[in-house]
Amino acid sequence: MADKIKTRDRILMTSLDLFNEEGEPNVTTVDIANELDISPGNLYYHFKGKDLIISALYDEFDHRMRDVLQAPIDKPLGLEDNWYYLYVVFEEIYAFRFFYQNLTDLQARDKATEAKFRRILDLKRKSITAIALSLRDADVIHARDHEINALTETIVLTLTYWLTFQELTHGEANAGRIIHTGVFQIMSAFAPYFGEGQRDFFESCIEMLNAALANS
Amino acid sequence: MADKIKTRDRILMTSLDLFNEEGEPNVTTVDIANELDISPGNLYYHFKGKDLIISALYDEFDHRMRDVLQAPIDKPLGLEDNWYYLYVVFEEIYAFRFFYQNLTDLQARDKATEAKFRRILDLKRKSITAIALSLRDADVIHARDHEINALTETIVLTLTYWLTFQELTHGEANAGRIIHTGVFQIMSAFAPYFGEGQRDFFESCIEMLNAALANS
DNA sequence: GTCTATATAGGGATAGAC
DNA sequence: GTCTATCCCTATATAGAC
Repeated sequence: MADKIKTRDRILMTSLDLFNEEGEPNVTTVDIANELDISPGNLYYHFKGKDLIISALYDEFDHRMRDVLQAPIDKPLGLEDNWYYLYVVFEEIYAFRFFYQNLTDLQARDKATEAKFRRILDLKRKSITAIALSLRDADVIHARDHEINALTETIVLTLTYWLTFQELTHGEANAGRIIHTGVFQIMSAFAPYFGEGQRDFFESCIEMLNAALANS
Repeated sequence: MADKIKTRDRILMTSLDLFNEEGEPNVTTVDIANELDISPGNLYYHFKGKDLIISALYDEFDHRMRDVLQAPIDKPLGLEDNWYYLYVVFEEIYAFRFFYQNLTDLQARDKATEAKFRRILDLKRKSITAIALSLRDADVIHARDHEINALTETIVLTLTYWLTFQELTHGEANAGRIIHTGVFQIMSAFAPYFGEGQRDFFESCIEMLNAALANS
């Protein structure tokens, strides 16, 4: 009574997999139907078109991502938790990476999605700024406001394009490893703002992350 | 005797314009022919298909970009020239921005282009590293090797995605302004490594750039 | 080199039976 | 809800005359 997944949801799951693996432009509605062993007609019974599948998937992403991004805005995280938090963000992006690989094009096709994604980007900025400010409040980093603004922009750019950029540079690769290097890259952007007295904290964070990677 | 541009070149120029403005996936061979007031058959006489147009355009980009990126590797630039140099790189990217907006997809379609673009990315890394090292040699910045590596990666990411990211965030916008903020963003990544004694130099560079923008 | 006319294929989408 | 059959459109590509 629990293993009966509705066809509608199976379509969404399978589409997501195919989009992520083959790239959205290279996946047709017939491909999706074939992969599911259902007829194209059946697929169109559930979704009136491919773009409706895409926008349903985007809505799911949007909902989950908003939840994640809201967390450090509502309540500061523990100091070390900030780094783990970046993993969570990257993992959400990875789960819907097809979207990030065709951002410009997918947005041009759907104005509603475009507006929603801009809100996500704004939320990313607020979220990262909140983290930076909490690190400053805790005297972990020393940075003026305009430095925090520039840092935030760099980090949002990294969050948005790191995974795509790595696949571009190195081809298909281990997801855990790409995400790990992304977190490391973002930590490196913070690094020059760490006070001398905080170097130890920084080094211990690096060790912690490397240990976590070894267990993955 | 000088104003007779060959049809082949007119096709390339017009295709580039259309791709940049409408996005490559939204431009058909017929669109290109219409814009040129020639027949689709004529177009196919010069290029056996749309992907051959794309790859001819890519080759032109590749050639120009390699020239630009090679410069600071062969011979260090003057200190202030480093910032102007970033404008030049951004302007080359802007001229072929359609390519950067669909990187993942265009690469998946053409393995030859994929390999070439990876070489461009490598060259970008070498070029930026050379600049960072020359700034360090001149005692303008203080950074250890691993810091320079991370900084380089951030800057290459910024060079690659800044224009796309800005259009995503703000929609169509003044090219000069987007490029200017990109250069500024990259300078901000260098900023925390500037020694205290170099703050004045940094500030004067900012002023210089702002003055240059005002005249554009 | 350039045109007109046309062929082909593939993906998106619907009708109607079961 | 699901299937089969089919239609339609659009983009790519070619043939052959001029």
